[in-house]
Amino acid sequence: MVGRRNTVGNRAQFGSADRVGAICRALRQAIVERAVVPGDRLPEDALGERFGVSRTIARQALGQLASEGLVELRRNRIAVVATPSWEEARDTFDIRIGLERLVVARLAGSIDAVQEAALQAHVDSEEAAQRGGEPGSIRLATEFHLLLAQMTLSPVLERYVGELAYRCALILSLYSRPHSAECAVAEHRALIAALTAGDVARATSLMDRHLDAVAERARIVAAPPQPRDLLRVLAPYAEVAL
Amino acid sequence: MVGRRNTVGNRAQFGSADRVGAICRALRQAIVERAVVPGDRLPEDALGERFGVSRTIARQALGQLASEGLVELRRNRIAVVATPSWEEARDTFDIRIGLERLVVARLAGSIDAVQEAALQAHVDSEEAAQRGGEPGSIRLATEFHLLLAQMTLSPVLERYVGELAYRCALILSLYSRPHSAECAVAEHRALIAALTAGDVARATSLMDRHLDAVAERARIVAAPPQPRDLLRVLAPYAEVAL
DNA sequence: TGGGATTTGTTCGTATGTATT
DNA sequence: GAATACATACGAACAAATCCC
Repeated sequence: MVGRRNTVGNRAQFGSADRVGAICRALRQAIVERAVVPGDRLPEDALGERFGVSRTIARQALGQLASEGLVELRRNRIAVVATPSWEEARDTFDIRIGLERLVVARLAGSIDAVQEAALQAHVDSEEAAQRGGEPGSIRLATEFHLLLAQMTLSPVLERYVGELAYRCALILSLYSRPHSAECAVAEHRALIAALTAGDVARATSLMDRHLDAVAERARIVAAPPQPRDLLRVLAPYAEVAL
Repeated sequence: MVGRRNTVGNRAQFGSADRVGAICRALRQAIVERAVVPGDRLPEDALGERFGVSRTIARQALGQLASEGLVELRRNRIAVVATPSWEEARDTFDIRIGLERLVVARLAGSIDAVQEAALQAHVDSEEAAQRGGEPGSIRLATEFHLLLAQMTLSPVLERYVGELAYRCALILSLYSRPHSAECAVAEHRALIAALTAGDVARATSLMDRHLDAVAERARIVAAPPQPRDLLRVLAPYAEVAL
């Protein structure tokens, strides 16, 4: 899925054939399917062994994922799946909405029959996955947005929307309850309809509401979900302790 | 300038204290000031020697810059300063305009006195630099947009606008003539005025026109400036040769 | 065309810093 | 609180690819 090509953002990056890219894709998928969750440790050794590569390669993959905001790399410490703060989460969603508006603006009215078929087929598989299980369901819902971004033929937009979409999936796995598994199917279909009809205003509004709904799931379920920052938690007691 | 903090996009990345980041900043500046131009070679050894670091560190810096689209990394080949194609150049400018609209939308009407002073001071130094020389002038013009992005307090927006702004500077050094040195001062001042007045529509329109003007310099001066792709150039003769 | 010099790709050992008993 | 186990940071060295004469 999401076939690659080599433009600005793909990051064939270092050399390493494509082992680095393969590991990145695998980890992205593991994150979006919640096989690993924020805070999980990703030691270079373990990764290397699991994927049959040396630490060097694993390290490069971690570096790349860190640059995408999916992994946190603290000096001399084991890498962990990122745990975005509440503010970062909101920021990510906000900017994502802004960028997806650009996608919609570019796509409305310029979707041909073949593209529409591809989109419908993708939503079909979302629907199937939603019946079946859940892990794949979230991934497919995310990739629907990637598919739209690819159709803009703007490598820059594709890269940024991709980064943000994955990061949003990560955020949902942090701030929303088990299965908010994207009842997005209907919303995706409506969006496709508006896009093929060339109704920019309607498509934009649908996309806005769709993403707001997704964000809302996180926002409502878990308010500021326990940052557990002792310094902050204990601040009110500081005066008393004096 | 452009003081750092550690949020999603900064890429403290691997460990390496901040030597990697320092090299990246230096190279970005060299690129924006046209000390190095598209196509220039950046061998790992030479970089390492120049900055007093080992190849490992230089390599990480190159990887990071590649991810920002400023450097091209081809397998087993010396890294070079990126040479974006004409299509990539247009794409970069287009998306940049979209993102800077988001910046303007967030900033209009929420600029306080201190921020306005900072912006004016920055344009002052642009003005001074424009009189003096040119290299610094382009850098300052670019950093004006970074300053605006920072004021949105959106790390994501700051990162993406930064990437695109530097990439646009690179593009101008590729596709425009020697000194298009941004007569941007007046336009920047007008933008500040509209922002502090809280006139979103006017600020947006000014930003659009400003960036269009910048892009136009490249577009007019050098049409498709000789990609010199032999395969393509010779295509019409293929039939004849049979 | 060939071969030597250059440059990258990768591994691995050592040093240093972090977690844990 | 110290010592041990463990993980990362960095660089030296080797192999393979590329460049250039």
